[in-house]
Amino acid sequence: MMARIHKKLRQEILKEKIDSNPFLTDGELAVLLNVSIQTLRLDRLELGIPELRERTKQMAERAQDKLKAIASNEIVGDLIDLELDKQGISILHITPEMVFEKTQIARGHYVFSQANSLALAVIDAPTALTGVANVKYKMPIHVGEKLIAKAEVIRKRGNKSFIWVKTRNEKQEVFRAKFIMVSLEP
Amino acid sequence: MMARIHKKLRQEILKEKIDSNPFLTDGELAVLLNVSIQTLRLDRLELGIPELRERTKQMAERAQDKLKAIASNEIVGDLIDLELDKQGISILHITPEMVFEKTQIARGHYVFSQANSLALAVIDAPTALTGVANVKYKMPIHVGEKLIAKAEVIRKRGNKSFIWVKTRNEKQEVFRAKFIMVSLEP
DNA sequence: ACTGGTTATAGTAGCAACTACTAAAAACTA
DNA sequence: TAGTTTTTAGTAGTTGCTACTATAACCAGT
Repeated sequence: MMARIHKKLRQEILKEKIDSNPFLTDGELAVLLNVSIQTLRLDRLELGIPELRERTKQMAERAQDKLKAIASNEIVGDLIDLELDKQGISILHITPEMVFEKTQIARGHYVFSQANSLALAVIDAPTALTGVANVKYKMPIHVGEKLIAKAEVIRKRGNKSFIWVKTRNEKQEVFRAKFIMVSLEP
Repeated sequence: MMARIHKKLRQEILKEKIDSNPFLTDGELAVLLNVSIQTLRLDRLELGIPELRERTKQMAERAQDKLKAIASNEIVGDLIDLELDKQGISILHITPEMVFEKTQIARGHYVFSQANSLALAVIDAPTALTGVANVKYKMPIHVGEKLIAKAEVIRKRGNKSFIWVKTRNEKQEVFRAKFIMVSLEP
């Protein structure tokens, strides 16, 4: 008989295998771990790992949701109030994907994106673009914080709109931006 | 007998149904379309639509790849040259996800993100953050363009770095940014 | 050395969601 | 009315399982 490794260790390896390639059948896994298919299924049962088809389905569903969430980034943040050509408010929740791993501080471009998207949303032009942006980051923003961005249209002149955006977390102002948006319409 | 719709039309509907919910079995689809399961399978065969399990698997695989691509967004754009504390160059390819559907013009925050990420990469500080950014969009950027961003460290003073980023497509300068990056280190 | 408990393997029945195939009924069409 | 297309019925076989029963192997303690 081959040297048999302990159940516990084997189950650890099983977890890793499935993690690195979730598309392996019980049969394939059994060969990899050098056990019978029954043993393998027992292991899977004990670890609460669903069968291949169920795993595949879960992956498909979850990934779809995630992609949908990302695709809905038309406006970064949730628009919760909007008066066209006047003002608008959006909320952005800082998730772990948005921060630097080391410091857990938000990458600047997410905060910018929220403000920029909001600035674009408040002006009532189908073909507007950002022309100029002056931004200031006042405080580091941490994971878990909820950022509330408030945009105000200050002035309109020809095809240009001047917009201020102020972003705060629960406590204070953390970011500030001034945009000049340009409408390209004929 | 129930009013039977034409094969062609039915197959169109079938496509739509599967598109809107790929997790329907042949049995469920047959009921929805009011035909026998054999007919439904014939239709699926003619349309080259794989069975539920195969569809699920394909979705899982593709979505996984897509998510992986998105997760590697640590630096937006590909860093192709870097001299710490001096200069750096990155390239960003404008994909259909990055543009406004209507105009096919790039959303401003992607261009900003490329420049901002690059500015961060060139300064040799593990805990640097964006302090101030002044940016100017000079030309509309279209889908398919390759943006080459070039960052230069202009000055360092205390924990502050002053960085210029100029972004051009194949023909001309399309974007320009001035960043003040702040290092938080003790 | 024997007993008991854990661990591993073998094997059967059954299921879902199919493919692949044959055959016949129904509907439409020239 | 004959011929063709479309639809339905039914059978056999496949994959990747679950659920269950039964037996074998191993390991440890007394």
